[in-house]
Amino acid sequence: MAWTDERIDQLKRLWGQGMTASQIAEELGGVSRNAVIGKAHRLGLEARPSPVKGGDASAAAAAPAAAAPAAPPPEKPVEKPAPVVAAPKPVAPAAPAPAPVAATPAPTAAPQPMVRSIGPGGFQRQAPGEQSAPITPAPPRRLVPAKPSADMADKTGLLDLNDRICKWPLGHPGEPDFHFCGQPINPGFPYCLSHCSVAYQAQLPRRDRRPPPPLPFGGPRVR
DNA sequence: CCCTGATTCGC
DNA sequence: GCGAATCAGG
Repeated sequence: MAWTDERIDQLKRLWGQGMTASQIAEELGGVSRNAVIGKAHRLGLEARPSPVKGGDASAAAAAPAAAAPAAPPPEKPVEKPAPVVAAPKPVAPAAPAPAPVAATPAPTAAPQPMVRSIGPGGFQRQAPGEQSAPITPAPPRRLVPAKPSADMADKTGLLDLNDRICKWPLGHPGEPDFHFCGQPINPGFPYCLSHCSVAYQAQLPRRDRRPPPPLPFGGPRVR
């Protein structure tokens, strides 16, 4: 396999994104991990957190000693700043927003799942209409009785749920005032009309959707 | 063992 | 210039 301009460009981009040499080699195909590393060095793409890079002299001592024994190099000029920036490996977000509790299974008309696409490297592209900030999970809280006080008497608790009232949770489980919406449901859905509008978002016409942002790796490859 | 990147050196 | 072999750390 030859290093065409395209492949070199791809190597540069993937290397810059923090892909490991093995991953890049697999993406490119036809080359080994060593080939990728060798090429990256020849291109001057170095400066990646290396396990061996640690100031241990043994690694650097063995080879150079045999390679240039009679030529003690004078003091090197100032080394380059040596950016120790550890390129974060792309990782999929781990905490999906907690779905509202449905104590009774939704009767019919299950909402269609949001369609996502996965880019190379495991990036999970955000779908339109999914742009809201992630909900931070509530910290562990002390458990309290369902209706300990009078001001909870008129709230819809877990035991009050049935298949005719809205099961949209308000607050966080375990909190003293945690309860459910309790409004009459939008027929066919587990939530009332207003909470249905929050839970289910209509697909926008294709022409109205915001195009996905340009991807740093140049987009999906066709293979 | 697996993985990683760095380096060397014959081609 | 290329990359397999090798080294060394996690």
